[in-house]
Amino acid sequence: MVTRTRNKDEVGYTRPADSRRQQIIKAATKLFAKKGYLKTTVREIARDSGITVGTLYHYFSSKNDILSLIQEEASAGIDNFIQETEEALSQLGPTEALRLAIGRYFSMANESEELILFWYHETRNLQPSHQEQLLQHDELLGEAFKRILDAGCQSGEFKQHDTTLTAHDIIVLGDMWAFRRWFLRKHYTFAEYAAEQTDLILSAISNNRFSSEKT
Amino acid sequence: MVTRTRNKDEVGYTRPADSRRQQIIKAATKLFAKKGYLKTTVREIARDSGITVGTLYHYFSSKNDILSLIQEEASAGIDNFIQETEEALSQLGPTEALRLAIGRYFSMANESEELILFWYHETRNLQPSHQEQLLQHDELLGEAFKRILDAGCQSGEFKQHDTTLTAHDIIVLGDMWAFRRWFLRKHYTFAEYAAEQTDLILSAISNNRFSSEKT
Amino acid sequence: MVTRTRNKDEVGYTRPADSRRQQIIKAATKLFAKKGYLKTTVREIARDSGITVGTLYHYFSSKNDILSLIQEEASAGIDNFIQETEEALSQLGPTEALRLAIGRYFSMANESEELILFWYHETRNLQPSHQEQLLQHDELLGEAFKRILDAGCQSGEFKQHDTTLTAHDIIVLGDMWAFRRWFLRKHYTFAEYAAEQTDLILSAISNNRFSSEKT
Amino acid sequence: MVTRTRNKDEVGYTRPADSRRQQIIKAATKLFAKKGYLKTTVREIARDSGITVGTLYHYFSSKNDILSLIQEEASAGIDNFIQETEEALSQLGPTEALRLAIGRYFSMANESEELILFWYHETRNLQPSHQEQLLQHDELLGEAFKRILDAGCQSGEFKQHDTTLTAHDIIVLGDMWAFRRWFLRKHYTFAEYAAEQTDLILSAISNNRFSSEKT
DNA sequence: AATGAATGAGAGTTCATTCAT
DNA sequence: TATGAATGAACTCTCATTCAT
Repeated sequence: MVTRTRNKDEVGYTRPADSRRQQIIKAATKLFAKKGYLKTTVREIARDSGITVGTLYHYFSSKNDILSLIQEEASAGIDNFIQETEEALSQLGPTEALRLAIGRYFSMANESEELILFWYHETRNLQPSHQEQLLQHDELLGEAFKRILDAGCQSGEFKQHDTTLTAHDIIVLGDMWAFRRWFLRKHYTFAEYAAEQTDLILSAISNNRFSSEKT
Repeated sequence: MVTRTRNKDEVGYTRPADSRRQQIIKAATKLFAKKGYLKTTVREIARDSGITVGTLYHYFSSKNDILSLIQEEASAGIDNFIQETEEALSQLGPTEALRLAIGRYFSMANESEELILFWYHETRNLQPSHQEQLLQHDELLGEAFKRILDAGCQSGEFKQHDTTLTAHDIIVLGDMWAFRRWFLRKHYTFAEYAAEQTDLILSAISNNRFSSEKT
Repeated sequence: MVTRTRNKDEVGYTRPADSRRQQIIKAATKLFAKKGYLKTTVREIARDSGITVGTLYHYFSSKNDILSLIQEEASAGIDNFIQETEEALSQLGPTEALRLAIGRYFSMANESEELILFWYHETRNLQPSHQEQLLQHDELLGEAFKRILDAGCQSGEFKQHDTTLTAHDIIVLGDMWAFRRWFLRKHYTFAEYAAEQTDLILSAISNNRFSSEKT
Repeated sequence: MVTRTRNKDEVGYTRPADSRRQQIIKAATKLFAKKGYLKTTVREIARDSGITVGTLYHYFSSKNDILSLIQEEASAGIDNFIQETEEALSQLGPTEALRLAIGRYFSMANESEELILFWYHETRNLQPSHQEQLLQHDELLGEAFKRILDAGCQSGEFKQHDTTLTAHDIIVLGDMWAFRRWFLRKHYTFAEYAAEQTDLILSAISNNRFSSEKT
């Protein structure tokens, strides 16, 4: 087999350092989600990453640094989510847009359960500046939902209500799938859960006159 | 104010040992809520309780023991809440009963914010048996809300829907006041928050035909 | 029933303080023998004595003080043993005297196993002055055996040999019943053990010519 | 003297980790023998090993672990002793074999006084499984002596007697050099002690008829 | 005499971080 | 780059002793 070193400018190239970092981040995220940041030792992260402690410290300057990077990726993930979602929404009416946005967010919560739990458990252990950053991105997410809701209010599909609050409710009900899994998975599949909650949310904000007129 | 030493048989007498334990519990709860269980040292708990480490260990056999007791009090608090609430509900119709129950639970979340945060952050650090106990009491709470919702469904005031899920949604939206305070308090007083959420919940589950007929 | 306070000078009178001390000593000796001096806590001694820690400190000034008293009683016990034994020996020939002395010492070792173990395990924890005292009494015991052996050598019943060493051998073989009990009790009753060892010792030092002449 | 770094494959190479462990074991054995296991602190062991506490815990998982390793080495030492001694004995008659075996065991007791004291003082602090192991090896040692004694009984050089007991007596008289050194060294050199005890033992078990015939 | 809550020094142990190889 | 032995501060917990009641 011929192996050759990819050129840095080639497409698909990832610097070895980056892949190592990803490898560490992945192991750390799993461990932090399972045992918590403080109970996870650097040795464990190194072991699960297939490297030694010394090597780990070539890629991260401290244990907290790993946490910060997870936070940055999570924040970036939220940004991504917002952007991609807004693109997907452009052609839809408010109700369908909201259904889609909720569906997407809930799916993300389902797939990135570890990140949600991380959010709820480890924010405390981040440095204040990183804490704030995370909160800001969460607000951005809220604002994204709010925009959809406001559009619906304006169009008359949704009744007038406090869209800021509803936006955050939606996020929390998505997160709830992760942090109440011990209970929810006894009763629902993810699809059932998402469907039920979506209906409930729409039921709460839909303008009945409008919808009855439509019906 | 006149203070005097109460006689042991008098009503309201608490054994000194119990008051010491309460004093420690109180300091510990505050610290755990603020810094987390693992980052709180036994010395800090002792200092904030106004005693020394050695004394603390007269009243608790380990740091985890303190956590367990907090959990037990929290569980007992939930039980109390359920019982008292159900008593208060006996004469009310479903809608009013639900309004009252939500109002009471949200108030509790507001007042016992520390316990809610404790719940969301420190469950992990409890021994498995205590973890389970806490989850069980949370399920009981869910069932209590479910009973009200089911009554409303039967009476026709609420539309048919998944009451189990709604019950847990209510709880989570109450807890949310505690764990999203960084955001919510920028926009709402507690009263506003409680009112808005209550309306939203009722809006989601109220039977419109019924309510419009009523109007 | 008529109770009256005994006069201090009456026979059989023990001051209450003394009986308390004996009660503590007894519990402590048992605990020290079982768990060792360092692993035994003052609380345990108090509990097993049926009193509280505070009370214990009325009778002993420190934990080590208890140990010292046990040592003093042990030393006194040895003295007693020596004196009583020498009295019992006055009319006997060397061989019979030795048999009797060995029998008595081994019996004491059997009955006061705890003290023997105490000797072997806890001497280290005594204050130097008490350590020395214990060693001195052990030397006295050796000298007592030596006197019997010397008498036998002089009479010709025992062959010439190093009686100092033999004396200590006898003591050690007695103690051995206590400190090797895990093994010995699988094979011997105390009576068997004592008989076998006595024969072996006599066999080692008896003057054969003499004994064969005698036979 | 020329010192050079040995190659890993060379004979006599010891891994650095092993030498560190040995270094710690050596310091710990000395301290345990001098002050006892419980009074010796991990910090002291580290200091006397020329390392810090943290480093010590790289090589041993707990203080008790050090004790266990000492026990294992002691047990292995006994095994070695037995094997080497039996090899050395193959060509000798019972009396000479016994003399040799006693001489070797007493020498070991003299050189490894610390281990003997360890045996008599610290067995209690070993985990039950390690305790048993130590006792078992001690029984093996007893059986080794018993085999020599039995051979002598069969050949007629030794008189019929309880060889199991004598075997353990020999061991105890060897150990005695260690645990009664406070007394014995005032009167004897090791050589004198070994010679006197050997004669005494042989005197106790030799078959006089046989030996007189021989003479 | 009797109590037992209070003390605080010191124990064993952990672990993020460093650095010579 | 990669290693993993070394560090030492900080943790939880213990317990002989004191002393106000």
